[in-house]
Amino acid sequence: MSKGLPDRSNDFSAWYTQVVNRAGLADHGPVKGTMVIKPYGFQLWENIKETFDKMIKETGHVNAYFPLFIPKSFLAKEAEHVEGFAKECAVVTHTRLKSDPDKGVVVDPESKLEEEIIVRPTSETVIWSMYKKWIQSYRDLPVLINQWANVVRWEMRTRLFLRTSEFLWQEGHTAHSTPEEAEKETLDILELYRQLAEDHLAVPVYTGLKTDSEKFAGAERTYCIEAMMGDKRALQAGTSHNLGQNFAKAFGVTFQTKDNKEELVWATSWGVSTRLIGAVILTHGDDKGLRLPPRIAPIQVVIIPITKNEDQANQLKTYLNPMTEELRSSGVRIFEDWTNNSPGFKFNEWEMKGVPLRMEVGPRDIKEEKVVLVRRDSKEKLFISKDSVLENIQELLEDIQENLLRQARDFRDENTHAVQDYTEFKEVIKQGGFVRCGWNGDSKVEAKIKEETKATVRCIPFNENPQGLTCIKTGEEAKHEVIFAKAY
RNA sequence: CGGGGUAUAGCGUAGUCCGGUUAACGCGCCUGCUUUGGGAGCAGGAGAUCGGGAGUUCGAAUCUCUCUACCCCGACCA
Repeated sequence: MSKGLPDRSNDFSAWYTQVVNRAGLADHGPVKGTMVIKPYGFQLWENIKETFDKMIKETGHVNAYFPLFIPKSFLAKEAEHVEGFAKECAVVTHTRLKSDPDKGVVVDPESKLEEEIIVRPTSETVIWSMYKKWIQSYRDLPVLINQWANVVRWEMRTRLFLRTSEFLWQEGHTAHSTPEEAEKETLDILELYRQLAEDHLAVPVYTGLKTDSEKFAGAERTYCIEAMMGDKRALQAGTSHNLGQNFAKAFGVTFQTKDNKEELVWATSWGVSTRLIGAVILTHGDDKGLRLPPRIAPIQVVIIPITKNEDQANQLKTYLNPMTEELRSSGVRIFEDWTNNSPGFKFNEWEMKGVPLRMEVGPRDIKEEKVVLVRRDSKEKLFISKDSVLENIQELLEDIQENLLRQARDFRDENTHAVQDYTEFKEVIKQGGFVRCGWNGDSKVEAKIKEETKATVRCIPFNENPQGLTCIKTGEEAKHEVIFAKAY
């Protein structure tokens, strides 16, 4: 194994793969496209999960759990939905194996199921089949349910965290009595996603509406958060869908209004997945590996003791103890690395793992009653008096969190361009980056641009201003100002 | 599904063309001693039926057939 990482600017993809591997985040599972999330990666997911779980509970949502298996017939009930997911479903056809003298085990043909079972690619259908039973009156609304679950989408080409055949996510499924309330819910959730991305993952996002060709299969409108990765490509980091009455219609979910009329229920669904971890890696990583935002980092401060012998080690422990006690009780996530590796090895190792702050303590520091703090984001080295360690660490963690967001935002803004014509458009897309420009609203034009440049409309941003803009491709008056980019 | 490729120790590879002792090397791993402020050193050690099956041969990692798995490129995608 070579010591350095592949050059980020040269081979971003190889760099990503190695960071995931060497930071100990995840590994490939035995079945193609599956992912084993290793403890360090899973702690990252748990921190993201806890953060968002708290946010949705504070806004009145509750968690529940629906089954992994869905009757095949359910998927056919919503025409667009089946169209969107049919090509990537894992299907259960049998329920038994039997031993075979030649092949070890074979599927027992006698156990063939009457109706095949689908492994959920998303849970709208099961959930709405249940909502039909649960919703009768306007008094039963709204239903604000979320679930943390795994889903399976049989993708052709996979990459750890960004696209795996099974992934973890949360999916919210809400039911409302009015279209206005459903729309508000869709947008409120999108705002929570923005906060999660920007305030916790330090990943700046554009918020906006998806075009028809990019929206969720079965939705009326899909809103999204879109981020720029370190190679200037776009990553869809979360989506929130206004499903209108489509699923209520498909599953016959109606309710009685106050004035005794029967109406179809209005629905939303929304999700973010383990892909967010991919977003963090691709946004903040550098040539030394991962850089984790302190708020979600499994370890916020790693302590590297430097000792020559056992006596010194004991002395060091005594010196460190009051500090680590104080840090722990203040909720700072610390880890002391007492392994026998050399300091240099440890520095590199923990930089790879993206720990925001490193604290070095050795004989020199004991003498001077100090510790050495080194920032992962800027490599800056600080000599801190032992009495003000907690205070300094808390401030530094805050500062690192902000700095990562600022750096990512600057990078995104520098690489978001306005262009004069289609030639320039193609040039920017080729170089990498976002293009903010006019579009006539025609999905055929969008498809043509995709064919010619591989760029797609990432979103119609909320703050669009199409006044005076012309369509980048046709020169007609622009219907929308949109963001184009090549996406993951 | 189309087109190309790979399979040798935990990982990365050499050896395969042109068959010939005990299958080699680096990293990692284990034991011991010495080390420790930017990827430590020395000594000893464990670990491989060369992807599976069949064939050719006195002899196969190496040649032939076959099966399987994985990787890369395209169409699909949170």
